[in-house]
Amino acid sequence: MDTAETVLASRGVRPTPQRVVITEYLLNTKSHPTADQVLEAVANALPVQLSRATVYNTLHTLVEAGVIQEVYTEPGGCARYDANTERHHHFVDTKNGCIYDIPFEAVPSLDKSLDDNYKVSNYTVTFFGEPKQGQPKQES
Amino acid sequence: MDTAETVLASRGVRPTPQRVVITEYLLNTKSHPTADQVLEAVANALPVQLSRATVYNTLHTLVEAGVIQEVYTEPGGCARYDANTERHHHFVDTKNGCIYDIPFEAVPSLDKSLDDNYKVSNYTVTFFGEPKQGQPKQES
DNA sequence: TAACAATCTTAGAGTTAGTCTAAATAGTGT
DNA sequence: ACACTATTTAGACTAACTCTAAGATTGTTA
Repeated sequence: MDTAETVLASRGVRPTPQRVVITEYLLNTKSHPTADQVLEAVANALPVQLSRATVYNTLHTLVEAGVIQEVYTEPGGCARYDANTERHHHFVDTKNGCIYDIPFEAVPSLDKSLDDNYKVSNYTVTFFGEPKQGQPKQES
Repeated sequence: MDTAETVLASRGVRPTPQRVVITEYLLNTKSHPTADQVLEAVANALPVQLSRATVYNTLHTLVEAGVIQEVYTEPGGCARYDANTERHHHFVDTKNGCIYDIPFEAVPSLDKSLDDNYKVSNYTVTFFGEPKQGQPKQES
């Protein structure tokens, strides 16, 4: 079991107290928190004030180091952060706006479909519609 | 050839001068302008001041009436508006942010790929990468 | 281990892309 | 013409960041 310190050190990120608590929080939640949610959740785990700027700095550092992923679910919405760094697509429930993660493998590969004219390095698919019965409830 | 007035009238949207010039601009560009670009492009085609609020009101009205589409290309980026309301996908040039329309048929159908768990009514694919040689230059 | 440079954090100001509000104006039906 | 609704406007407001300048902390070198 990797501690936040270990993870940070192994990626060459100096494990300051602020970075450690933020990383710990992200490694231990399955939700996709916003920057503000991270700030709120983590603020009183530190003996000092935690600044908004530090939260953003740290999140960007962690993204660059590959520890977390920045995810946009709602179009036009704010960034969410996810310690699960696997590629995935999204399904938007048009009735209520809920968003479900779709595993990357659930969708046939489109890597080659524009080969004639474009060099594709990445792509994302957003589906719209309604879940059928029995979909697992998932935090957005 | 449909004029902006005709299009608006046929969708039950009262063709005010502000709406007409905005619609004209969008029907005649292949670019995917932001709200601010619409404002800048259209402002001096009117004898009166054009307010930012009116631009947003009009864009929302046009989206609801099905005259244009709201498109989000860059994750976390701002809304862009597209008078091409045919189903299509987008390719984002990661070097310069230019956006190209990808015909719907250029991508294999994904309508059935989530059939087990979801009723999919629509989907869009956004590709990221670089165009190969000889792509037609297109405004972003 | 003292000096100093580099890195990190902070509060708060600034920016962007909108949304909201209240008042003025324009258009519609009778 | 009169009441009523729809539309537009300027500008205040908001959310989600981003930037800045100063101070704190840490690491490095002598």
